[in-house]
Amino acid sequence: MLERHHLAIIHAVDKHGTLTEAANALHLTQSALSHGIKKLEVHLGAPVWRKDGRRLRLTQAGQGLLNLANRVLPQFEHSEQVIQQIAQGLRGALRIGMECHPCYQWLLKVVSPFLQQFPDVDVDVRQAFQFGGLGALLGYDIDMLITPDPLFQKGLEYLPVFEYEHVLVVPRSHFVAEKAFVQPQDLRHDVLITYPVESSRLDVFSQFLTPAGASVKRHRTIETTEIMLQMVSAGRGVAALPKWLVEQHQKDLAIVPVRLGKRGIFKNIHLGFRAGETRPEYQNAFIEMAKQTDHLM
Amino acid sequence: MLERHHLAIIHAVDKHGTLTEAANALHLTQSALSHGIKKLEVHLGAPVWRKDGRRLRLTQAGQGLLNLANRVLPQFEHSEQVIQQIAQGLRGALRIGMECHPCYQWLLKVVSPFLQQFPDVDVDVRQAFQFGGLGALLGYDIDMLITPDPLFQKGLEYLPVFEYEHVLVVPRSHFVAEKAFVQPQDLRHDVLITYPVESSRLDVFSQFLTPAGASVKRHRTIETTEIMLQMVSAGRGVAALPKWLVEQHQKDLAIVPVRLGKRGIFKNIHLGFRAGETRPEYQNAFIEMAKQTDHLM
DNA sequence: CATATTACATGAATTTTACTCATAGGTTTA
DNA sequence: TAAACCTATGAGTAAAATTCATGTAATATG
Repeated sequence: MLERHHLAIIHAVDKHGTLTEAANALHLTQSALSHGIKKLEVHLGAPVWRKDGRRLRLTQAGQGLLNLANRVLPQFEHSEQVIQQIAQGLRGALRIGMECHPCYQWLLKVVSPFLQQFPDVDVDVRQAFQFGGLGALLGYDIDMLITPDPLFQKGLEYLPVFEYEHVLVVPRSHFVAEKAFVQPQDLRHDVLITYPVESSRLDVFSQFLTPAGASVKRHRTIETTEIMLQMVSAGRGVAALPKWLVEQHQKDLAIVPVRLGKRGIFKNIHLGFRAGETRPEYQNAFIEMAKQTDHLM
Repeated sequence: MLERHHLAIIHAVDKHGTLTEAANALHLTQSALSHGIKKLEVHLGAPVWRKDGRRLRLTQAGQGLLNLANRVLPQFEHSEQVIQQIAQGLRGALRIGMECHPCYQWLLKVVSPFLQQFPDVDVDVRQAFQFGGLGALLGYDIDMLITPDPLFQKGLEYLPVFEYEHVLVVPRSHFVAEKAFVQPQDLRHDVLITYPVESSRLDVFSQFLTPAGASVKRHRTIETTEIMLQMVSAGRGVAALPKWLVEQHQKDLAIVPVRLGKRGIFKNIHLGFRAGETRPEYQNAFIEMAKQTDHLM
């Protein structure tokens, strides 16, 4: 079969003028190239060169092969380079799954320096999964899962990277704004605003209201963090969010963070991976950068 | 080195789904493909596939290779096909050199059916040569020389394909128009029109006037056959041309062909080639078609 | 739920191929 | 006319590709 190797020979002879020099360039003997092309000629049924004095001149068939070589060899080389980069972890795609809405704000702070350091790595963030975050991870739809609630399971491993307090956000005028912490019963006359996910996945319910048998006046959902805070600031309800997120908006909005219960609710953002896999270098770098975001918040 | 063969494997596995089926399609064993790709993976430093159940799924590197395969394999196949056609003489270029002006009219009659029969063969006609027609032939600038005066030489071979009489063309009013043949002295008061080449290459001089020590009133040159005949028709001179060419224009112009000398001058168009070369099929076909043009003239 | 089936991996043996060495036969240059 | 080059080629050898036999794991089957 006509191989890349044959094209490399034809290209080298065209470039260096003689078989002998081409052989040197390819770290082979003149004989090797001569035998190699002879075999190709038998296979093709057409000569590649004709002797002109002591040089070789391409025949029509040979010219065709040289054209092919010029088109195709650079593509081989480029692909090999790209794969080398993939192998070294300098290039690739980092597909990140998110299971926590407010984590998005945190993720942005990790991603932007990461993209600068690894210009050839694509970051792809996904939020909706057919079989849940774990399924996506195990099914190779994503390579990394960002979640505050690690669900330990065979084949997965987690790494905590960022600890924060989950607090209630209230308008500055709210009666709990001055208190050291809020109690479940305090919210009985409030509208609670959350992201649109099942209540079981919301810590305000699972760790605060439900255990105390308390409830709110009304529960409504909003997609985006910014609107949610605007609503709270306007006195239209209260919400539960990471403390650092609230603090970032306190100078612009009339909002106050209040501890949830006497002891507060503390969470940890975890990164989840498939266990026992050799991770590309850039993925390790991402993890390192993620660990260091504490200082930024 | 990453070879076409590797890409063929990756492509076949993508197409057939499993290594085993790909192996069948490639007429190899499953083991051969497995070993082959394993070696490639070591070379690249990156895995091509990852096992998912008992199937193989491409890694990022593998996906890159598949993309390369999809781009590059069709090019290999196309080039191999084209070269096969070149080998079979169905495709190529026929570079024809011309050493005789009126032959062009004859050549057109051969070329047009030839082009129909060999749509993938390019015909390239050249008329001016740095080192003469023979030099062009031996130097591979042309593959075939059309000449009425074969100059036999080592390394060349000729084939006569078309015989014709070289005649004098005179206006219908000329006094020799009625005669059976013209004699050298008859042209003493005439203007002789020829193509612009050395007189030694013109048969009217070398075979008619010069041997008899005769000459014409004036000698002028014209490039194209049609204008030459118009001039003769208008009584502005006489010319020497193939008889069949004159006959083709007799119904439109007031011209008459007259034999040159009692015995006439008979010529033969020859095709010249480099000797001892295996000629492509289409070139042999061209020769056959050239031989059959007698009947068309 | 055990069993048959299907699919890939792997080590060893073998066949095939690629490569080198030595040398011959041309061509060009001094 | 020799010296310097260049390619072609036959024979021997090193290397690679391929097969065979077998292992292991996942999936389908009855």
